[in-house]
Amino acid sequence: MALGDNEGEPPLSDDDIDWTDESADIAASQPADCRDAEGQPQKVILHFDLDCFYAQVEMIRNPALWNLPLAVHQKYFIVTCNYLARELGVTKRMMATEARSKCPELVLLNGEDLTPYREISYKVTELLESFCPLVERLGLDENFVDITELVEKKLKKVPLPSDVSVNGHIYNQQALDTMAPDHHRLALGSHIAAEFRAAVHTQLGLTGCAGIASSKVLAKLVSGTFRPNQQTTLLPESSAQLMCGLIHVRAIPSVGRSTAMRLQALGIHSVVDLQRCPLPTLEKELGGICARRIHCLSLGIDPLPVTPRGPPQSLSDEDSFKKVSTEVEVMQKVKELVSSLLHRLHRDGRVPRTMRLTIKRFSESSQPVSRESRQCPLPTTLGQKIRSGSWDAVTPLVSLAMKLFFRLVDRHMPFHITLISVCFTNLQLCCLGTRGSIVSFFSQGSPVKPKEAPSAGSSGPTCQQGALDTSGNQDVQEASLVASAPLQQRSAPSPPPGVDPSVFWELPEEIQRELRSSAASAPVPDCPGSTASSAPRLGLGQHASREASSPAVLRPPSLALRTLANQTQSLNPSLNSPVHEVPSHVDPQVFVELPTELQGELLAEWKRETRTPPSTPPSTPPSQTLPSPKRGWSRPSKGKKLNPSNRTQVNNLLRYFKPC
DNA sequence: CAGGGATCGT
DNA sequence: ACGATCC
Repeated sequence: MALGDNEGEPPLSDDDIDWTDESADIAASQPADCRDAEGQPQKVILHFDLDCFYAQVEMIRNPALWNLPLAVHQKYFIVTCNYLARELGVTKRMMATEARSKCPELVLLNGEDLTPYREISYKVTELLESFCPLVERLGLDENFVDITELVEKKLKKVPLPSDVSVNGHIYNQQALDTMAPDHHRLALGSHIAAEFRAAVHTQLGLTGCAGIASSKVLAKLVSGTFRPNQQTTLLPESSAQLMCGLIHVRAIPSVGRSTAMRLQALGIHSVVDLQRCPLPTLEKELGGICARRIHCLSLGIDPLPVTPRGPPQSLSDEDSFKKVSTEVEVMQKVKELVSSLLHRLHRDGRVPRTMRLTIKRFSESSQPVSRESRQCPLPTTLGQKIRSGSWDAVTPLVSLAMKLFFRLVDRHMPFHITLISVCFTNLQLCCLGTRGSIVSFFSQGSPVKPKEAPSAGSSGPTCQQGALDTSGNQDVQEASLVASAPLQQRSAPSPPPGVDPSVFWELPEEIQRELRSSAASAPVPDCPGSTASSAPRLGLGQHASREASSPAVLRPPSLALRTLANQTQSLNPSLNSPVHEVPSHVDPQVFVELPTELQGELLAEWKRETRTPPSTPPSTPPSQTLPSPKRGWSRPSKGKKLNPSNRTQVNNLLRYFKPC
C-alpha cells in the first residue's frame, strides 16, 4: 500500500520513512500505542529455511543414517541430499544413476511418499506459531515469520541500545550502529531468530538457516548467505547490495521462467536492469499488477504481509510413470491414489465438494507436456461416506474418477499417459451429523466460507491477540521459549486432560473434537513441553485440525501418526542413543534396508560388544553438540521389548553380518 | 525437463 | 481449465 510511489531510488526506502523520532518515543516511553494506522514501526521479518529437509527427516527417522552420505530421490532424480553426500559430488537435481556412479557408498532413499515430510513440516510451522501467530508456509521447508511484535515487546524491556549485538552473521559485514533504531530492532530480531532455531533444533532435531530483514524478499534472499545451519541479518544500508548482487532476474522470488523470458525480450537480464526499467515499459509487457510487483521486489520492497494460510485448500496425490496405456492400469492407479487421499481426508476432518483428475500425456521429443484435467462436484451423500472413513467411498470415487478420465481420453483410441493425479478441493467443514454439541460447535460462523485466518488482516493491527499476553514481569526470552500457550489456540488441538493421548489420537476427528469441547473448561495442568489449548474457540476461520497437525510440540508420537507416517524411528531406546556407526564390515546399504527394530537391536548389540563407540561421530551437523534428536519424543522407558522371535532374528542377522 | 506437491491469477 | 510460480 505505502509503496510504489518512490521509484526514483534504489532499495534503501526505509530511509524515506521518517520514523526515527517516533521509534525513539517508543523506546523511551511506551504509552502502549506503538502502532499507528500509517507510520507503523518498521517490520522485522524472519525467513526460516530448513537445511536439506528431506534428508534431515530421513536421518531423524533413522539415526543410523546420521553419518552416511544420504540422498533422497523421487523416481529418477535426486531431490535433496545431506552435506556428506554433497562433499562427494552429489547435487540436487542430479540423476540418481549419476549420483550412484559418482558415489557408490551413497545411501539412496525413495522420497515419493511425502507423508513423513509433511508431518514434520507442520510440526515446524506449529512450533513457530507457538511463539508468534504470523507464520506463512512456503512449501514444506520454508516459513516466514513476522516478528515485529515480538521485537517491539523486547524493545520495551531493553530500550538501551548500548550492549545490543547481532546474533549470527551480518550481511556484507556491515557495522552495526547500535544507536540506529532500525539496527536495534533487527539486532533484537536476530536474537529471536536464534531462539527459534534453537527451539526447532532441540524440540524437533532439525537445523536450518534464518534470514532477518525488513521485508519478505530481503529476508528470504539473505537467509541463504551462510549455510547450513547459520543465520544472517540484513541491515537496511546493505539491501541495495544484496539485490544488485543478484545477477539474474530469476533470482527474485516470483520471477519464474516465463516472466524471465518476457523480461529478456525487453533486454532485461540483471536485477539492476529491472530496477532501472521504466515502469510503463514493464507494465506494457507484463500487465500492471505483475509489473509493479516485480519492480518493487527488484528494489527489495515487498508490500505483501506475512499471511498465515491455515489448513490446505486442497489435498492431492499423484504418481508418474513411463507408460500407462490400459484402462485396468488406470483404474488401479486411481484406486491407489483415492485410497491414500481418503486416509488423509479422514485425518483432516473436512469433506471435499470437488474432485479433479489430471493426466499428462506422453509426447514425443519432449514437447511442452502440459497437464490436462477435468473436475466434477461430489454428491453430498458421498461426503458422508468419506467422513465415516469407511471404505465404502473408494468404489464410487474411483468410478467417478474414471468418468473424468474418459472425458480426457477416448477409450476407443490407444493412449499413453505418464502421470495421473487426483485432487480433492473445495474442502468444507461440513455439518457433523446429529450431535447437538458438535453442531453448535461449528454453526457459529458461516459454514460456507472457511476462508480462514481472521488474525491475518493485511492492513489492520497486526497482532491484536496481544490482549491475552501475560504482561506481567515475564522475561521475554522465557515467555517466548517456554510454550506460550495463549497464542497457541489458533490451530493446534490437544487432548483433553485425563485422556490418554495415545488413545485420543486414534479416535476420529469429530470424536476428538467432542471430547475436547466437553472438557473445555478444565485447565490443563502444565506439564513441561505440552501446550494447553484453551477453550475451543473455533469460530468460522478456526479449523480444528490441520493435516498432520500435532497439538503439542513435545507430544509423544501417537501410534496412529507413527503408523501413518511409516515412521521408522523405533521405540527401542537404543536407537536414540548416539551410536551412529555401523561396523566397517557391514554394508550400509544392506543395513539400512533392514526393518528398523532390527537395526536398533543390531546397533545395541554392536555397542555392547565393542564397549566403545570409539570414534564419537566426527562432526555433527555443523557446530552442534548432541546429535540426539527427540529426547522428548521417545516414549518413557515403557518401550516395547522385542519378543523372543525377533531376538533370534537379530542373532541370525548378526551372524550374517559377522564373518566371525 | 525430471517429482510430488501446493497456491494464485486468468 | 489452464498456466505460472514456489519448494
